[in-house]
Amino acid sequence: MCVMARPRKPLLSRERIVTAALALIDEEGLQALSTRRLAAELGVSGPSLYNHFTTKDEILDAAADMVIAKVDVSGFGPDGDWRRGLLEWARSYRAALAAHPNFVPFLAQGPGRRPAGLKMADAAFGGMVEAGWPPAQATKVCAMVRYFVAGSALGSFARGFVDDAAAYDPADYPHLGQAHLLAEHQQQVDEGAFESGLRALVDGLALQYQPVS
Amino acid sequence: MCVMARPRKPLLSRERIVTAALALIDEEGLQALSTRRLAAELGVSGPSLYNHFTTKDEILDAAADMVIAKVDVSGFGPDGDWRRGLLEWARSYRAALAAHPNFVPFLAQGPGRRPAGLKMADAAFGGMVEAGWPPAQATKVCAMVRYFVAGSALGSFARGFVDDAAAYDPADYPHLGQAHLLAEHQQQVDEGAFESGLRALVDGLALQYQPVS
DNA sequence: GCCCTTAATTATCACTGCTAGTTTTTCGGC
DNA sequence: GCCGAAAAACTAGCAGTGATAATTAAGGGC
Repeated sequence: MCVMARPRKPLLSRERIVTAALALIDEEGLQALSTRRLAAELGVSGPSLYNHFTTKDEILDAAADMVIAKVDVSGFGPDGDWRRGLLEWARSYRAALAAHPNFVPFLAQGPGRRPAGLKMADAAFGGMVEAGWPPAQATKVCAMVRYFVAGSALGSFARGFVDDAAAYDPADYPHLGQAHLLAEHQQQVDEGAFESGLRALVDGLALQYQPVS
Repeated sequence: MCVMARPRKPLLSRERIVTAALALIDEEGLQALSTRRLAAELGVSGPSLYNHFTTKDEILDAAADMVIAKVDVSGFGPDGDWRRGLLEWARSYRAALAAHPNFVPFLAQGPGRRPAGLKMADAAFGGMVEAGWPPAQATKVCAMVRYFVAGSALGSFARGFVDDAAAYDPADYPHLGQAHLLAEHQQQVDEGAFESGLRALVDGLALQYQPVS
């Protein structure tokens, strides 16, 4: 009878699946992304996804690569200005992750074999080496930028504190009297902390800079 | 018959549950922690846990508090040496998280209402304020330390790259020729990056320091 | 026209967090 | 000492999870 078999035009494509997955993660969180839920969002029944991806993780990997592909590494120009390269990379990197905060715990697990992640690492590491940083130091600098960016995007510092004055008994926490206000200024606090932390990091690195060539 | 009802001595306690949960997370990862699995590890059947905790998340919260309670904030002494306080806090904080890497994605989500987390925040923030940092700046400094520590503990930078030379085609990634060696030097790279990043951060912050009193 | 591949389906498996209801033991109040 | 309440274990079960198997129909290559 009218049993649904292969349709005239494919209902799904890798791209459609990945886009929908990212949207679902953004709107309802990582844990809301189940294969059935995602399939329903695409007007399709659960296991159909497995015709396009062999695993749910493969969908997440593809979505992660899409996010990382947006990071701009053009700041590492041929002029060898590593400070500018680092600053622009870090800001763009953070912006890309912060656009999908619910996805950061997954994104922060490293590039693995994802091409966009590797391309970004290649550009940043290469830019630092060409600016005169010894490779071992350049590796560490890339690592610390990732630490800082991932940490800042992973979870809002400000939203880590509950918005409830009663939670901060002055007898227990004498200095947290204003902590319940943090949530209101979440963006200011988090972006301000990132920006001045990044500047401090780069300023401090300048003191360690001993070019090799 | 011999149906198992309330035993002479309680088989479980909040502490036993939390300890076992943390051990299971350490050994097999966050996703291996299911209520049934944890219960089995404790020689008990699934729902028994709910006599001691109302939710799985509550177990995780308790485990998180246990981890954070180990962080040493005594570096913020009465002498007002904020650099020493910051350095010692950050190192101890990172050591506490890095001891349970599988648990970091959960730990990094902020203190919430967990007492140990709030106590740590209180000590660090209070220490900075008493050293002369304006409260708004002190907040941001605490935030950036958390970013850096959480990011560095969240996932090894070095292990983010697969240990397989074939994954790094020089045509695609001209500078990653040595990347497959990173995994071997994981600890060196990650700890070295943390330590020199922390020093850079503190050095850079010293340039921003404008005490109020 | 045949046939293999593709892309959808339904049914199902083992597992998840959690609730309900049952049973037995312990403990506090009189 | 007795009695009822609370505590702490159990089994059964629900809705939902990732994933597989088997089925079915459309499409493309020869």
